[in-house]
Amino acid sequence: MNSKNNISIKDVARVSGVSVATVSRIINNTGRFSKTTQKKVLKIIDDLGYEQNKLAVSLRSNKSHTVGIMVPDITNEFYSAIVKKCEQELFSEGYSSIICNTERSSERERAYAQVLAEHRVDGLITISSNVDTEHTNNATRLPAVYIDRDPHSKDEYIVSSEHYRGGEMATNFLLEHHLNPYLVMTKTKSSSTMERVYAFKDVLKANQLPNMDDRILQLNLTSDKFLENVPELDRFLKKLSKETTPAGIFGINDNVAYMIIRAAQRLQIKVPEQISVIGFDGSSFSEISAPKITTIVQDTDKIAVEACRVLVQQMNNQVDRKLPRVINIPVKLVVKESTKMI
Amino acid sequence: MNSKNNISIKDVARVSGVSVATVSRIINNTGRFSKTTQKKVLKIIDDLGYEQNKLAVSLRSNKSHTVGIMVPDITNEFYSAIVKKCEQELFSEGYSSIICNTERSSERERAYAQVLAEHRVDGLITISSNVDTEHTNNATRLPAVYIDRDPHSKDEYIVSSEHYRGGEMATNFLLEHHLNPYLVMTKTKSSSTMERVYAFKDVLKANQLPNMDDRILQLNLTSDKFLENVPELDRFLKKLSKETTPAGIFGINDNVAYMIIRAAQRLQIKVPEQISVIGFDGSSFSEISAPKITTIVQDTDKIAVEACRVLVQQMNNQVDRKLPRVINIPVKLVVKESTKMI
DNA sequence: ATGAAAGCGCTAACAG
DNA sequence: CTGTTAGCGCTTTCAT
Repeated sequence: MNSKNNISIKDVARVSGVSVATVSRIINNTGRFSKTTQKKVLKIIDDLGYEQNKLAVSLRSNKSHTVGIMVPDITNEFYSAIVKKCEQELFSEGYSSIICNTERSSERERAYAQVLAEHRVDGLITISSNVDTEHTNNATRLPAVYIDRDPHSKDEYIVSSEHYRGGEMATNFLLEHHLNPYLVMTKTKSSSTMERVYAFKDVLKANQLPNMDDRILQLNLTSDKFLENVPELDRFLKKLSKETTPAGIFGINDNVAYMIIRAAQRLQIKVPEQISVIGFDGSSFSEISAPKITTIVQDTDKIAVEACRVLVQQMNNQVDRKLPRVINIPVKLVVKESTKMI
Repeated sequence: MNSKNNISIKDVARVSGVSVATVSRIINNTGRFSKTTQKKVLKIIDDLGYEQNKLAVSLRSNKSHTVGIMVPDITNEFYSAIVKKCEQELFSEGYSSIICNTERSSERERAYAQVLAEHRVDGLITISSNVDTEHTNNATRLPAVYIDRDPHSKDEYIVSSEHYRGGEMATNFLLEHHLNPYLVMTKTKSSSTMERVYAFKDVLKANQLPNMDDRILQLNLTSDKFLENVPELDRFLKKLSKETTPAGIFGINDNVAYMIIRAAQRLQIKVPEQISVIGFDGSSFSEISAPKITTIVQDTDKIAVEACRVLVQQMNNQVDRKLPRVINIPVKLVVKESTKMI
């Protein structure tokens, strides 16, 4: 791996006794050279250890073969799974990824956008950001795709899980198993979370369940603080454990579901015997927990693959006319051990 | 964020009525222009929305302001924490990071090395790889730093946690609390793991503890399979739970420690009342687990910061003469709930 | 089938 | 203080 390799196409040409044009054609296999010279030049390239300077190629061709990936927090397993798959997909298409960890700061996001622009990235994947980019998108529009974003304008490409559908599935699952449905959530404004909540409410309404307001507990903390003990949750669980119809709690995500299970165990409430819990995401918590958590899993691989497909199409200027602006990725109910199967 | 911005320094020069050289000097603030023209040009730059083409700058200056980060698996929280911090540090030094997820495949690693070389990265951070790069390092050596790597040659820069020291700390902790020391590990060849094992053995020897071989259980699985039930481990735990001196088990990493605790709970063995467990890493498992796991935590931030410092020095050709080739980052014992404090 | 030469956007002598 | 110009490494007409 010797970079800063100072030998250029010129050197190859000189040593081979041909012109740079010929060498270039051979490197890019763009035809119009003889087998003989090809073989000769290829050998020289190998001998000299020549490595094409992509910077020059990019400058000349106005294509950097580089894409930017904006991610709120690469330390979050959901995001890192998506980033990983995107990076793989893009690499196999010949693109390198510059990953930008924004820490959910729109300031950092803007700084990164500037750098990516300067590096002349060919495209951009933005995960879970709601920074409005409209105003800056004055001139040529950069091929872009958003993952898990509120639709801001009609012509953004968005790939996202079916959060609403997942919310329905979770709630219906509880009902089908004769569990009295409740929902526990944390503080959030994210649309993906809210969709799940709306679905929960809609299903309850459709089934004419009473006391809607008592069925939703919103904790005054964010999802990453899920290891704390919350008296509010304890009271809630104690109350539910005394009901005649066994309760089924929809934890708005697996962190919350895990939190509920932990709290229940601390309170000597048996899961799923006394209380059932269903989560959302399919994160490692659903596996790590004892009992393992029944959950709605998001297909991070599919999300990544679709996002890359949409992006690559744009970068190649070959967007299918009927390619939808918003692509929804199905979610899947995976039954594990935290729900009582009545 | 309009990339593929077609307006160049030439356009700015033309509109401003000055030469490109002047514009360049102003952009780079390299002096020799008047306040008046500066103000004028800066305004035009802003009006036109000019964005410097780093590709051209890189080509011209033979410096890409880009570094490559090779990581085995960005999905692993230990690695992602390091990558995140590296990326932040490098960004603040003006470098963009191309992150390469190698999946521990030396083939992929080689492919990435090729791409990074072509992109003329200025430096390379390689995490936990043991691919030998000697033979390829024929010509100019690329500034590089390795994180958690066996020393291959004397002139590689390596940053790594004090695994041996951590192993000593864990073992001594068990002894100090009058716990009968045992160690459980998985299949591995990694040097960082082995250092911990050597430390365990050395401390036992120094304390003349008998039955060394019975004290180490090596499970026939890798650390990521830690959710499986292993009969071997169950037998081991049952035996230990019957000893007169309470056992203290050193789980070679937090995954294993978590696995031990789960198995113990399944077998109705109380942790830490009957058996104590100490882990290594300071991963989220140590927090998530109930009881929380006493563990030796690695300082991922410090590792990243030091690695970047070493790399940036190399890239600036200002390596301190007394900068050591191998930098060891201290680890810390954090006592939580999985160890009995006798 | 091959070569000469222009030019991508920029920086850095050098000249004034 | 400012302009002219060569050239970084490469691709791509246009000749031949």
